[in-house]
Amino acid sequence: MTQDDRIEVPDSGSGVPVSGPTESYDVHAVQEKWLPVWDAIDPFRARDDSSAPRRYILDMFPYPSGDLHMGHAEAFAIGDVVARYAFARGYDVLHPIGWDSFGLPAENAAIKRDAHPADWTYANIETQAASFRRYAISFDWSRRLHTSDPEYYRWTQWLFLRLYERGLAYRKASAVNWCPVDQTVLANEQVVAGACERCGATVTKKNLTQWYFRITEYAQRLLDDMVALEGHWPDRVLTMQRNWVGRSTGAYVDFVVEPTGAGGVELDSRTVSVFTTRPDTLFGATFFVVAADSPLAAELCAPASRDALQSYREQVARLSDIDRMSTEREKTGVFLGRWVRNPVNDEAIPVWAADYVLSEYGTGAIMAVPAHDQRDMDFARTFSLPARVVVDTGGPDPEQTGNATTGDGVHVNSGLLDGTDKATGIARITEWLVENGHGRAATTYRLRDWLVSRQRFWGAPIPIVHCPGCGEVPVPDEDLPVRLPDLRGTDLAPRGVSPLAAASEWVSVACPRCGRNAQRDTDTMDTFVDSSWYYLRYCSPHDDQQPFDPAAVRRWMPVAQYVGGVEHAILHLLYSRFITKVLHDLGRIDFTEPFAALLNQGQVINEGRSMSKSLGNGVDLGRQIEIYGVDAVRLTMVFAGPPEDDIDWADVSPAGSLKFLTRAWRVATEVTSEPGTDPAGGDPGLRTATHRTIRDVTLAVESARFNVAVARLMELVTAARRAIDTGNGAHDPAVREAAEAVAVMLSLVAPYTAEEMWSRLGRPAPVARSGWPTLDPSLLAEETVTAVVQVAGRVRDRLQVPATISEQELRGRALASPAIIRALDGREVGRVVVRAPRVVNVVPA
RNA sequence: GCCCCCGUAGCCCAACGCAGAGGCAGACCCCUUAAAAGGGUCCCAGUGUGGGUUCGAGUCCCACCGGGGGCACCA
Repeated sequence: MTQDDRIEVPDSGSGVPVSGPTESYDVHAVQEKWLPVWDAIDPFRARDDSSAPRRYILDMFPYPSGDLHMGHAEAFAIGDVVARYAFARGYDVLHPIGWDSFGLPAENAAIKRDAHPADWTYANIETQAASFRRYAISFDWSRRLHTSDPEYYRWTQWLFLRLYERGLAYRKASAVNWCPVDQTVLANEQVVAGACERCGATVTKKNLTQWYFRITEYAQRLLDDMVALEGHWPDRVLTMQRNWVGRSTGAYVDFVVEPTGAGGVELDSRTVSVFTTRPDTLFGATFFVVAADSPLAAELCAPASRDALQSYREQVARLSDIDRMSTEREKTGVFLGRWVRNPVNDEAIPVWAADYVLSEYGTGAIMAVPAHDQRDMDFARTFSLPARVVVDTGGPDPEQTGNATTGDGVHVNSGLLDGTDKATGIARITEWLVENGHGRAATTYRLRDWLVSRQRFWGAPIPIVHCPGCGEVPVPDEDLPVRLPDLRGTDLAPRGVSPLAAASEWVSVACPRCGRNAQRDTDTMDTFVDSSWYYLRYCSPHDDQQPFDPAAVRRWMPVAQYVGGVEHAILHLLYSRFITKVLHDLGRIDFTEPFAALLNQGQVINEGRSMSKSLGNGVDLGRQIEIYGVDAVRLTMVFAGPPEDDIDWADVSPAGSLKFLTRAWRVATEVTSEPGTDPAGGDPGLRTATHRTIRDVTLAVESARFNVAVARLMELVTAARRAIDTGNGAHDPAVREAAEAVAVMLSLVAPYTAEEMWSRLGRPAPVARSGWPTLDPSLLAEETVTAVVQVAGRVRDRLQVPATISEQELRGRALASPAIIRALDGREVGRVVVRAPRVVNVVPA
C-alpha cells in the first residue's frame, strides 16, 4: 500500500472513540460505508506481474438461475476465506468470477415469457453480480466472463474443432432419451425417475445420430493421474471418479458360432467374443447371452426365432431405464435357436438374448456361468438352464441354493485348471487362450464416450457444416464464432429437432470447402463443454486472438485451490480433467491436471432437510442479510463446522455471530493507544494469547479448519475484553496489538467488521491488503507448564514445572508428590513413563 | 448386496499422551426507571456397544448397533 493508494473515507472516527460506550454497532451503515471505498481501491485485482508468488483460487462458477441463495453464500464464503488468506500472505492472487450462462432454464423462461433467453440470463447475472459485490467476495471483477457471450463461445467452438481434428469428436447413432409427447430428445438431467421433467410422460429410447467426445480414449490416464490428487482432493470424489471410469481386467474369449441353427444351416461360420473378468470359470459356462438390443442379437438369431426376438425387443423398448435396471425384477429373455462352442471343451451351449446384458459394455455378449455369477444364476433358474460348479469355495452348493459363489477356491471340473486357485486359474487359462488363438487378456471400462450434442437453442452451436458433396466440414477458425440466430419465445418450443433447424436462413450456408449450398449442424453443445475449460480463460479473459494466452496460463495454472459442491464430483471434474489432458496432448499447455487441490463444501439445509419450495422450509439469503448483515451470515457459514459438513440453519445462530462481531468491534473502538505503539511493554499474558492465536489461526486456516480459526479469534476477543476491563485498561499497547491482529485475521471471514475495526484503530483501508500478523515465537514460550501425573493412566496430580524440565527432574518431582503417594496407596512403583514436560505415568508394580 | 465416512454435554462442534476450545440453548448477576442491547458468572459428557493392543485409547485393531454417502444386471 502506498500513500497514493489511500483514499478519503467518510468520517466515522479514527483511532479515538468520539462517542461514548453507548455507541452501538450498525452493521448496515458499515456495509454502506465501505462498499464504495472498496470499489475505488479495487484491492483484489490480480497483478499478474513477475515479482510475487502466485496463487489461483477458483470457486465453481454459478449458473444464473435467479439471485444468490444460501448454498452460494456458504460456498463463496468458504472460498473467500482461502482467497483472502492468500492475499493477506502477500501472494499475487487470481480469484475470478464468471457465469455458466448457457442452459435450458433460460430457454424455458423465454418460451414462457415470449422473450429471448439472453434477457432472462443477463438480468439474472446482473442480480447475482450485485449480490456478490454486497457479499464482499474478493473477486477480480475485471476478468468476469459469461459462457453465453460470443467472445467466449467462439473459443468453445474452437475447442470442439481441435477435438474434431484429432478424431476425438465424432458422430454416431445411438439410443438417446426421447419424450414421445414433447417430441424432443432429453438430456439425462431432464429425465426424472424415468419421466420427462416437463410433461411427465414416460421417456423412451430413440436411435439418433449424435456428437460424442472420445473420453474413453483417456480412461486409463484419468485413473492414473489421480495418484497426484491423492491427499489434495477429497477421497470420496476420487472414489466416485474411479467408480465412474470403472476399470475391470479379464479376458476376451472367442466362441465359435454353429452355422446350424434351429432350422438348418443358414450362417457362415464365425466367432463371437465375450468379455469376462472370470475366464477361469470358462468350464462352467452353460449358456450364452447377447444384449437383446444389439445388432449381434439379430445376426445370431435363427430364422425360426425372429418373431420371438422382435416381440421381445419391443417389450424391452417400452421399459424405462428405471424399471430395466431394477435388480428386483425377474430376468427376461428369449432363446435365439442358435448354439456356440466353448473353446475349452468344445461344448455347444445355447444362445439367448436378454436385456440384462448391455450392448454398450464389453462386446455386448457374455458367457453365462450360473454357479459363479448371481445374474446368470437368476436367469438360469427362470429358464431352467443348467449350472455347473467349477470352483469349490467350500460354501454351500450353488446348484442347490441358487446362490452363486464368487469367492476364491479350488477349481474342479476344469481340465487344465483343476486344483488351482482363482488367481492362478485366471493366469493359466488366459495363457492357454492366447496360445491356442481363442482369446486374450483385456481391460475394459464402464466409462462411455461423452454425448455432447443437444437439440437445444441456448448453447454453443456445433461449428460443423454438412455439405452434400464434402460431408462434414469444420467451420474455419477465422469464421468463428458461429453465432446463434435471433430466436425467441415460441420459436424455441421443442418440436423434435433443435430450434436452430427452423432458422432456415441461418442453417443455409455455403460449404467452406467447395462453396456449394450446405447446411449448418443444428445442435448445440452440452453446457458441460463450456465449463470444461473456463478456468483457462480466466488467465487471459480478454484475448481475442486465442482461447487463452499460453504464457498467462503457465503463470497461473494449475488452480491451487478449487472450491465447489460435491454434486460436480463426477461430471464437471471429469470433463475438465479430460479436456486438460487433450490440450496438453495438443501442446497447448504443459500440465495434465487442472485442479491441484479441491475443497467440497457441504449443503445448507434447514431442520434436517434440504430446502425446497414444496417443504416450505427455504431460508432467504437476502432476508438473513437484512437482519444480521453480510458479515454475520458469512461468519455463521464458516463457523458452523468443518467446511465439508452440511450446515443445518436451524442448528446455528447468525444472531450469535453478530454478537461476537459486535464484541470484536467494540474492543477496537475502545483502544486508546496510538497506531504504531510498541507493544513490548504491554500485558505479557495478553501478548502471549495474541501470538498463540496467530499461530493457531494460521495453522487452522491452512488446514481448512476454518471453524476452529473462528473459535480461536473468539477467545482472543474475550481475552482482550478482559484486559480492558480488569487488566491495564484500553491504553495497554497489548490491547491494540490484539485488536489489530483480530481485525486482520477476522477480515477473511467478516470483511466489513474487520475494515471498520482497522479504521477505528487508525489504520488505512484496505485491511485485506495489510498483510498477515507476524508471529513472535519468543512470546509463545511458556516458562512453566502444567505436567500431568497419572497413576495407572488416571490423572492424580498436576504440577507446575519449568518448560525445560529434564526427564529425571520431572520423574523425581512426580514421585515425591503427596497426591501420587496417596494414590499409590502403598503399592510398589513399577514402571515410570516420563514424557517431559507434559506427562508422567506411574505404573504400580 | 458391495465400498467409504461418521457416532464426544439438551443441540452444533473442538481435542499434541491432561476429554471441553468456541458457539447455541438454559440459570443467575451487573448495567438500565424498564425492556432491548451490552458486560459477567455458572450448570452440563468420560467419548454408540462389546472385546483387543498399550504404561496409557475419543484417537490404533476386530465385531456389532445407529446415522450419512457412493456404486449397483458393467459380465
